[in-house]
Amino acid sequence: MTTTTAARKRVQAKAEYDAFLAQCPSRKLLDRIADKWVTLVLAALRSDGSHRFGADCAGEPRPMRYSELSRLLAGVSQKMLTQTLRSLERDGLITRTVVPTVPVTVTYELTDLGVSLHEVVRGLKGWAETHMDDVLANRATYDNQVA
Amino acid sequence: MTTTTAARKRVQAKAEYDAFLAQCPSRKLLDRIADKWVTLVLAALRSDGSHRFGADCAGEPRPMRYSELSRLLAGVSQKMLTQTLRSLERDGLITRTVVPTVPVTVTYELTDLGVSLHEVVRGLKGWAETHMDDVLANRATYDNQVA
DNA sequence: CAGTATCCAGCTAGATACTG
DNA sequence: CAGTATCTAGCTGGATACTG
Repeated sequence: MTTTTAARKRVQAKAEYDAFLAQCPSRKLLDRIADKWVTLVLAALRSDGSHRFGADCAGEPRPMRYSELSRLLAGVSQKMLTQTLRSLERDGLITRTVVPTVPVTVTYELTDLGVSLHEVVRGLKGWAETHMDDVLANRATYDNQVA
Repeated sequence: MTTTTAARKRVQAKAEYDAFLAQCPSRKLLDRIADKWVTLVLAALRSDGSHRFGADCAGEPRPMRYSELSRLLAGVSQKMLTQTLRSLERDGLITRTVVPTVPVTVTYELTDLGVSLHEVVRGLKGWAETHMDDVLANRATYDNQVA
C-alpha cells in the first residue's frame, strides 16, 4: 500500500527532525528558508512578472531571467540575488537553465519542491502586506506607553 | 454592510503595500517575520510545551514563561530570546504578563494577530522538518556536479 | 526568575569595479 | 546579459557579568 508507506514515511521524517533542537539540521534549513529574499524570489517565480498587485500565486510556475528578477525585487543587490539563487538551486528548489545565445540567456524556474515551499512562504509576503496597518498601529501604541 | 467594507479594506491593504518594492514598509515587516526565532517562538506558544513531536499547532494558544521558552528553543541566547519577544510584543503579536510573585513570574501569550501569523509560519518549521531529506539529497547531487 | 548591560568576533550585505 | 571578485561598514548574535 503506497499510501500507508508514504504516510508512514512522512511521520518518520517529522519524528526524525525537530527544529526546536539546536543541533538538528532542520534548524539550519529553517534559518535558510525563513529569509526575505528567498520569500521574494519564490514569489517572483510564481508571479506573472507583470508586477500587477495580486499577481503572485498565479497558477503556473514561470521561468524568469536574471534581469527580470533583479527588476522585480526592487533594490536587491547583485550579490544577494545571485547568492539566494545559488542557494535555492543547490537545495533543489529552482533550476537554472543557460541558453547559449549571444549574450547568454539564463532562466530560473521553480521545481516541484520549490513550488511546495512557495505554497508556505507566499503566506508570509501576503501577511506582511495585509497586516501592515495593524502592526503599525500596535507599534505606535507600544512606543507611546513606553515613552 | 460590514462584510463588504471589511473585504474592501483588505483589498485596499493589498494594493497599498507591496513587498516587492524596496521602500515599502511591508518589505521590512517581511524581514522581521521571516525569521528563525520568530517562527520558533510562535510555534512554541502554540505547542503544549511537552515538546512531544507534533506538539506544535495544538488548538489553544498557551501562555508560557520565559524560562520555558528558553528551554524549548534549545540553544537560543538570552539576548536573542528577549529581543525577539520584545519585537513580537511591540508588533502586537504576543502579550507579556507580569505576575508579582517572588521571584517575579512572566508569561507570554499569542494575541489573535499572533495566532494569524502562526498559521502561516508554522508551515515553515514543518516544511523544513518534512523536506530535510530531500534538500540534503539535492545538496549532495549539486556538490558532486560542481566537484 | 527574568531579565539588562557590555564587549566583541564574525558574518552580512551593500557598493564598486571588472568579465566572458 | 549575467554574472564574479573584492573591500568594508555595520549589524548580528554569542559570551559574559551583573541585578531587582
